[in-house]
Amino acid sequence: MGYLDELNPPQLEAVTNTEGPCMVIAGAGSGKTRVLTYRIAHLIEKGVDPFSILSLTFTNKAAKEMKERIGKVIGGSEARNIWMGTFHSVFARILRSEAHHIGYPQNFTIYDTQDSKNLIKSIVKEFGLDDKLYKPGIVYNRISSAKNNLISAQGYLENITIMADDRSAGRPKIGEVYRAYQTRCFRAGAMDFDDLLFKTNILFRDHLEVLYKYQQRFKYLLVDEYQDTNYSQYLIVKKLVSANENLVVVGDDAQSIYAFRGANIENILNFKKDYPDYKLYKLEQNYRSTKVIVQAANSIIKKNKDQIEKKVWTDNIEGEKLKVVRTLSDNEEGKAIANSIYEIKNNENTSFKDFAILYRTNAQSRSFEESLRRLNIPYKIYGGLSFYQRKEIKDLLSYYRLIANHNDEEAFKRVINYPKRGIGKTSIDNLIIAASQENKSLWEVANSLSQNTLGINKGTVSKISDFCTMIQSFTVRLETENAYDLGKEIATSSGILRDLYADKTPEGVSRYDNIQELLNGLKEFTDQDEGIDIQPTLSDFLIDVALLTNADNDKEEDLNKVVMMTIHSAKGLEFPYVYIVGLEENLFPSQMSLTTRSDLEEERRLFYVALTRAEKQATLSYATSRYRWGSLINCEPSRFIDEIDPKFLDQETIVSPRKQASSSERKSGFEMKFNKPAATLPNMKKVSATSSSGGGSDNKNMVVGVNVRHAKFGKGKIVNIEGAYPNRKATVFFPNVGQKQLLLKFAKLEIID
DNA sequence: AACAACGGGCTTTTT
DNA sequence: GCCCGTTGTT
Repeated sequence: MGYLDELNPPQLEAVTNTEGPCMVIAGAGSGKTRVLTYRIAHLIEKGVDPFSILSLTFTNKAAKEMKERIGKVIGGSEARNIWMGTFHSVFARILRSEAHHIGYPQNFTIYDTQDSKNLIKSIVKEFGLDDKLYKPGIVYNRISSAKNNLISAQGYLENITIMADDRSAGRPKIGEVYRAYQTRCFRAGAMDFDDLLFKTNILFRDHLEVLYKYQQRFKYLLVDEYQDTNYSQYLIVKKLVSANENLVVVGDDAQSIYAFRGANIENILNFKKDYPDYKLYKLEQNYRSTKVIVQAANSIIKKNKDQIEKKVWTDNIEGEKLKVVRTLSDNEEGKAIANSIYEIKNNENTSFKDFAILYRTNAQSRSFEESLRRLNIPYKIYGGLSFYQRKEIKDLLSYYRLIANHNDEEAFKRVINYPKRGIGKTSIDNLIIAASQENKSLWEVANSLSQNTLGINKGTVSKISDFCTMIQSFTVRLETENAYDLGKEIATSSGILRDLYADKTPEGVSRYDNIQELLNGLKEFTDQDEGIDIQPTLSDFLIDVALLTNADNDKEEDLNKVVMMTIHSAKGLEFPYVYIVGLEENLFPSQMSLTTRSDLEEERRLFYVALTRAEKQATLSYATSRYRWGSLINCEPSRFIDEIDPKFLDQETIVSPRKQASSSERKSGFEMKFNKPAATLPNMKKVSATSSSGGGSDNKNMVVGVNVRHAKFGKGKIVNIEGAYPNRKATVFFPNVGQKQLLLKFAKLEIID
């Protein structure tokens, strides 16, 4: 067991104490994955059957990588049999084989967020509710957080607090929409993401024999990223381990960044209540980053009140200080970062994959894309619209879904007239009305049209009937035929391939290619388990695909590129050079988070996660103006820059050229470097006391005509004041930079006589 | 029933 | 600035 020599004392403890409940609090970069993989390897070395180990991870990618690493320690064939995956994918599989217990078809559909929102939208319409008020996204979030707390539609309607909240928000009918939504999902044989966990809970609650079966099977349970689990997940875990309590949870409260989708930090804090004789291990030595990065990150996170005490430290070298880059616009920010990457790449022995640009929102990628392309730097954007959410892909998958599950309403609506087969909106509307009157699925209505044509004209009736016949003919072959062969034939017979092939615009060609790529993926999926007697079917593929994210399929040509992604998707990754960009108030921290302390603390943890991705060097950047919703707005540097202990910040700041150069700057994209005088450093504490208190420079003396000084813009004169406290806004003319609009509560203006 | 033109809303973050 | 959905036109 030579692998045990590679562990430090607390890691070793966490790996070898395999029996009973245990919690590992693992600081950023402290070898958490190593502990998990070695613990599993150790279990198997000790003779535990891989079949009885269940390991729950946060992403499919993490599961895949961990499996590979375990394979390297103990040999691949044993590692294959471990159940490892996300909560969603593991319990989707279990639900598939147990679906009959809770009245669902085995081939139930998994609705993605888009499907769910579409369904909510039609229900809101049918109820005659105001769709400005009942926006699908808002309703979806309400339903989602109810489900994550195991509140059913009935429970929702009976919950006084929730109903009062909805009423005061002017949306008293959400509970009714929730109930209709559940009914419709059930009728369609569909579960949304949250249902996969919710229904698992129902299954385990109402069918103890099923619960016992899985308790027997999974003798050892491991949960990664425990800080990001919600109540629903917590309860599944608790039920599963109650027989033998061989549970290890690994997490870091400082990296909890998913409270917005129901993650419950209490799960970590309450662990000792559920398992009083648990063992606790703290991994505090960071192996990833320089001292500067570790200590700078510590200096930020200590501003949070809610946290478990720990002391992350490192033996690594001191390292370079954090660079701060200020630019005049989002485009300049793109150029500055691209130039910096270009320079480092030329001067140091690095490759493109050593650089990551991390941002708060996906929409920020554009300016970096343009600048990197101009310098011929290869890059890859993660996130945004996932491959599986593209229109053409969803269209083809909808055929697969409908073939596997005729009642899938969203899939039906999507493909009944795609490609165009002359079934128009009025006919479809008639089907929908009939379905809701007779409490049937769209398929059931469409498939029995010959008896009652609902006023649809004869030609259209026969077209609908042809469509049903085609779907039916594929269904028959679903369980017997090779998934790839069948899938390819569907793409052809449905007319999708022909339709896309006919489109010779660049977008059309790319859509055609995407379909081919999906088919390649299907081929790979079909061949993966060759030699094993169970042949994967198209419905198996659907489950996989529904829960796959774009981060899960890296292609070889993407391996050496600069990486761009949101901080959320960067969790668990590491890069030698990290650029955290768009560090501006209202962007990062997001303006949605500014109302409550706990939301702001989550943003701060997000910043902590971002910074701790860096191994060698971290660069922070912000722009003083950027385009948002199509118009130019002024931005203030993020409070998070101020919060870093200034001794970790580089005095040198890169600034883009001033506005006057705008005609020539487009071509050259040059940057100037200079040493900023200390008095105007963004991290100066002297004038920044306002950032958290909110009182700030918003005082009565700020009136038109007063001369002021701004930390970045220098001297200026107030030319206008508008708005009411606390959102009073000043228009200030700065001789050096021109006219600026500033919110007084953020601007830190200083009056000069 | 199919297509082109216009307008509104949007930005958190993801399984 | 962009994407989506709705409206109006043939």
